Amino acid sequence: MPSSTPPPNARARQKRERRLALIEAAQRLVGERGLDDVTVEEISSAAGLSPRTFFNYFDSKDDAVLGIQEIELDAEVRAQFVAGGPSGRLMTDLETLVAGFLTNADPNIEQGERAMRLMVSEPRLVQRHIAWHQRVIGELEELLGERRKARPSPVDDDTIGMVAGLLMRASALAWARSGYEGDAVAHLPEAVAQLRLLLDD
Amino acid sequence: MPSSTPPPNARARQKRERRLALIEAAQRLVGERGLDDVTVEEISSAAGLSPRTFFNYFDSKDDAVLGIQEIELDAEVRAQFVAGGPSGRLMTDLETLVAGFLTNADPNIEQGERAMRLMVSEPRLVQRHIAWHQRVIGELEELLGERRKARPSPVDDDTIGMVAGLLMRASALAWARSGYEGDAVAHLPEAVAQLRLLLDD
DNA sequence: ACTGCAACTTGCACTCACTGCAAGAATAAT
DNA sequence: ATTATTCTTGCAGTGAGTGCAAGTTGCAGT
Repeated sequence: MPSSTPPPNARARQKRERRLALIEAAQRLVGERGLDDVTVEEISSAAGLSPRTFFNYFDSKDDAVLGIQEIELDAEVRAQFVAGGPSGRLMTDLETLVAGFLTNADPNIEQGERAMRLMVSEPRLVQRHIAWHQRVIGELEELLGERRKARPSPVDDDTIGMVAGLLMRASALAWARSGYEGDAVAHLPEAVAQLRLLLDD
Repeated sequence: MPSSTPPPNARARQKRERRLALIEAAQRLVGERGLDDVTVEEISSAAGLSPRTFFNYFDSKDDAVLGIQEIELDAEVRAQFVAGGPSGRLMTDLETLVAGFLTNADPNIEQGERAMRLMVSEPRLVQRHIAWHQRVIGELEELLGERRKARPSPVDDDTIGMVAGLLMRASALAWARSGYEGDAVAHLPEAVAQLRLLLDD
């Protein structure tokens, strides 16, 4: 996995280290004192950086606590989905795609777990987490437009996007309920099963 | 309907008028200039109020643009759901409950429509809108706990809550796609149908 | 090693959202 | 009429987030 391989480039390595240091400091301080009683100044100085630099790494304080970053979908998974695959059944392929997003989502599983825990005590973080899903769904909806050419569907993009977002969050919650066994993607099938169960009540 | 009945109380009437004036001003200015180029000071002075008073009415600028308010569920609908009804099938009853929320959601349909339109140009508002759904879902999850006693379900509260949120948003989007015919609740069955269609692909 | 280049950090000054508080005005209750 | 309540507002403050320009540091080509 690419996350355990430190980049040979000195610049990139430092960037990565500083990023992790900021997340670590943010999570620790917020865990101790609460989201509103920790300033960006404190977080950045705990990480040995200036407040101004903090905002070169994250758009907001909340983003740092969650360790939010841009995630890029695996090119192969992407191409396959656009072509109408891999199975040809939309719901199944959507599951594959969501799995693709989830695996690339979090390079550091410990920080991901701490982020999930902090969401329990700080509801604002949940909202930010969901908002971040929105960005992913934005990319997904582009793919849907392309896939439509290969394999049209009577379901509109909005619904598909919302279901994808629901599955991401449901997987994360199932992961938390399990006591953080394995990673979030391992609980995706469970999330799908729950959804089907409800719909077929 | 209670929304068209102005309260006899002078205080309450003024409160209502000022609230609507703030939403109206916020929506107009943001529509003209964009969310980040309008200040709270401008909105409140356009409504003839002080900036400080603005924050007595709304928690944030975004909330004013969306016209967000507390919504209370009809007591009868609530009691029926908790008792395990009205149909006894969870998904069906959930639909009834969501309909109950949607009908009480927006006292002013024109402002609701303008809010939906502004969400297209201002993605941040979408996030806030979804965040507001979260609060409703919070109340819903309390009801689920009680309903469980009368009628247990193998589906966990989180999934049910997320589906309820999805249905609210999907209804709103279907309403928008229809060119704002009727109200949002009229498009709830369509939203459910789309969801089922996807799951049964 | 020298040099020019690009990326990164930082300080500075600034805007503005949002809050607590306390005083004053308007309204309701008695 | 007077007392109590509720609402508005000004004031002073905190802190998030941004643009800019100057400095610093690693990188590439020669």
